[in-house]
Amino acid sequence: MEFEIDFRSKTPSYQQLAGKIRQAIAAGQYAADDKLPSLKRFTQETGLAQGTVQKAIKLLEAEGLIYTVNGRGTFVTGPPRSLSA
Amino acid sequence: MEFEIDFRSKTPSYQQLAGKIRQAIAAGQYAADDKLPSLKRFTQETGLAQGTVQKAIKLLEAEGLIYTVNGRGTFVTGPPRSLSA
DNA sequence: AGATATTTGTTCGTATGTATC
DNA sequence: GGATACATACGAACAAATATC
Repeated sequence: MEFEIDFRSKTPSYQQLAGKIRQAIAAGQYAADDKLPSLKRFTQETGLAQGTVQKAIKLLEAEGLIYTVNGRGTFVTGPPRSLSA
Repeated sequence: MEFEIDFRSKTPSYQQLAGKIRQAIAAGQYAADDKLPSLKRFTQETGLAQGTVQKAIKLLEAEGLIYTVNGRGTFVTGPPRSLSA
């Protein structure tokens, strides 16, 4: 029930999901460079369509919280590395 | 033919469209706070689905180049106002 | 090398909701 | 109320990149 969506809420599903993922990361459930569940697993656990899950992911990616790699998965952004040099 | 899409290109349609719009703005075809064509008009002129057009729009919005208002339309972002004070 | 599976990326068509005109 | 315009969401299909066998 980790990422459950309230379909009767007026808050859009993708925002709800983004919030839950944000919380999970903030709670230390996923560390830097840890892999998040796949889109498919999110669709299964939430009942949302892939496009909707992806929208949540892209939102967090825009925030710089996570990053995605085609063919590999979605990962938590690590703390800023010391700038080159 | 203003915003024509090359469907044989390897560049995704939404990126192509975003590029064309970016150019049109850079070319001074739309001034600050000018209204861009509606999603519907873009779908008609390009042959793309609404979701794809919207993806292009959201990309430019993320860049800060344009902004959208539900029920009104999409507009060109003006030059930065002097910071409050 | 090749086949297969997994995972994210792109795109369509459609429907409905919300806001504005 | 009606028309217009952007927002959310579904289901489906296929492409592209990666991983595994």
